[in-house]
Amino acid sequence: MPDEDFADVMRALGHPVRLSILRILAGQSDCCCTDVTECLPLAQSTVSQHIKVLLDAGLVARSPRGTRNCYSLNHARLAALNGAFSGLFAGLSSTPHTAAEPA
Amino acid sequence: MPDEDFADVMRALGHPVRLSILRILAGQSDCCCTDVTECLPLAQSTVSQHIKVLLDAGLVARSPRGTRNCYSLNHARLAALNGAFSGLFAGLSSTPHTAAEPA
DNA sequence: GTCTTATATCGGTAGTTTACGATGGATATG
DNA sequence: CATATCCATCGTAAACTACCGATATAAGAC
Repeated sequence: MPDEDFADVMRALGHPVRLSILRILAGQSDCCCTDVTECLPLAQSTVSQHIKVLLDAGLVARSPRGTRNCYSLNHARLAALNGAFSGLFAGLSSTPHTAAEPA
Repeated sequence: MPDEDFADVMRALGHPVRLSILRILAGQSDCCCTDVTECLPLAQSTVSQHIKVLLDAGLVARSPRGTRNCYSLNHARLAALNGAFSGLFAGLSSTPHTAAEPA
């Protein structure tokens, strides 16, 4: 994953409300925007915008169902992100070309 | 780690330049602000501000050495973050719809 | 004491984010 | 058709972010 994309996803995760939304979506299966809004002290338009950020980052998926839109976690994307995250840390931890810190 | 703190760290990671700075610090041992600036197409003041963001997030540490400040990765913090990250995904994955909630 | 180097911080500008209420376009239901 | 629900989007204001040049401070060097 390119740094730009990775940074975009990090920024999408960089707001407590969006973390809450992810947990709400993980806990309920057929979850629409109104359902999420009822769990949060925010206006519907604000929640809709937060969901859009998560959509743009690819972290959640939308499936229109009748008059409402159901949202769900994109588990494949989450797994890929977890891998990219581990990869970043691996890159930061190795790179022993400086031969570690000798006292 | 509280959501607020976690979100702060995510936001600190949410800029390509700061990812670059982390990699630069991983690759050089006694690395001061000027060293980092020479690796990037940015003004010294800008780099200093990015480093401050990483400092505030606890991702890097500062050690004054003579007339310069040497920066290094905070590996303990990175490990803790990696744990928090895995924990988040565990929480998101392990609640498909197991109905652990009382109605 | 003076000069140099290193760097944090100030001041400013431009762009982005967050939040809200209001609106309009869907999709049912009566 | 009329009505209600759902929800993305618009318009807006406040707050934040990114970047720069300029500056002030602090530590060494001379």
